[in-house]
Amino acid sequence: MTKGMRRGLNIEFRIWIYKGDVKLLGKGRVEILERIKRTGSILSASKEMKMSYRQAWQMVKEMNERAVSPLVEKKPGGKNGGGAVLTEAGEKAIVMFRKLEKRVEVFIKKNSERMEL
Amino acid sequence: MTKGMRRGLNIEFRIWIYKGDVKLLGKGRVEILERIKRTGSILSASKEMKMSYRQAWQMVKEMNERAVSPLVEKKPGGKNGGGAVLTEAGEKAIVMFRKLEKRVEVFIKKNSERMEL
DNA sequence: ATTCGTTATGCTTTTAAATGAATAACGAAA
DNA sequence: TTTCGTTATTCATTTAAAAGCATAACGAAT
Repeated sequence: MTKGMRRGLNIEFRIWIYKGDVKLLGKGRVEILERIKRTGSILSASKEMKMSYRQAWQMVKEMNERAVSPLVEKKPGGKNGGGAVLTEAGEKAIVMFRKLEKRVEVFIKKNSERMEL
Repeated sequence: MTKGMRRGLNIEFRIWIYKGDVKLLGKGRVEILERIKRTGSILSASKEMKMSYRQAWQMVKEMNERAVSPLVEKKPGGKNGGGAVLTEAGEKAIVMFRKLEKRVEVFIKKNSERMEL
């Protein structure tokens, strides 16, 4: 929203990945995945995003339930309180989403130049 | 959400047209425009969409304020209670939005085949 | 066995958005 | 000048989502 803004119109967009008619992934959830990957815990991820742990945890739970195989491996207990790490499926999910998102961004940019209202 | 659904993943998306950092148009607002065009009034449009007249009216007001020139011409009073009609800018807005939306849809479809998780 | 930071979960509270209801203003047509 | 269905606007209510809070469960390391 702040970068590459010139006069005239600009397009924002969002994509969601569905499986049948249940939502698997969106921007917010992918961001959670990315932060879990980097920080090693749902709690840290949620704090970074200023999102309640409650919700982040719920989202992870949902993602895991809905995907064919879990995206996040959660570890309660343990030395420093366990934590959470991405599964291979989780890693793939991020890549897939970001790749498509980037492509769409470029496409839209290309197709919305010299638009005016 | 109900058409063309096969197994595997499918992508949903939404686009918004911004002018600087204020939102001008989204799917919902375009739909209002289309229904105003067809029915001739904000009230009818809102009823069709099961949306409160309050909100539909507010959205039209906002669109008109934010666009360079108004998208809807509103007519209080008059024989059968006036009504509302699209301006030329309003007509153009619909076309522009739907055209881009369609292109993006096709693009995404093409770029999300054989995606899996 | 104790510790410690995380996951896990229920319950209440806040917040934001949409709705609903009520009423005034409008103005062309009859 | 009366009528009628719309636009215009205020205010209270409902609703849904997110946040906040409190507490249990967990389990590797010490």
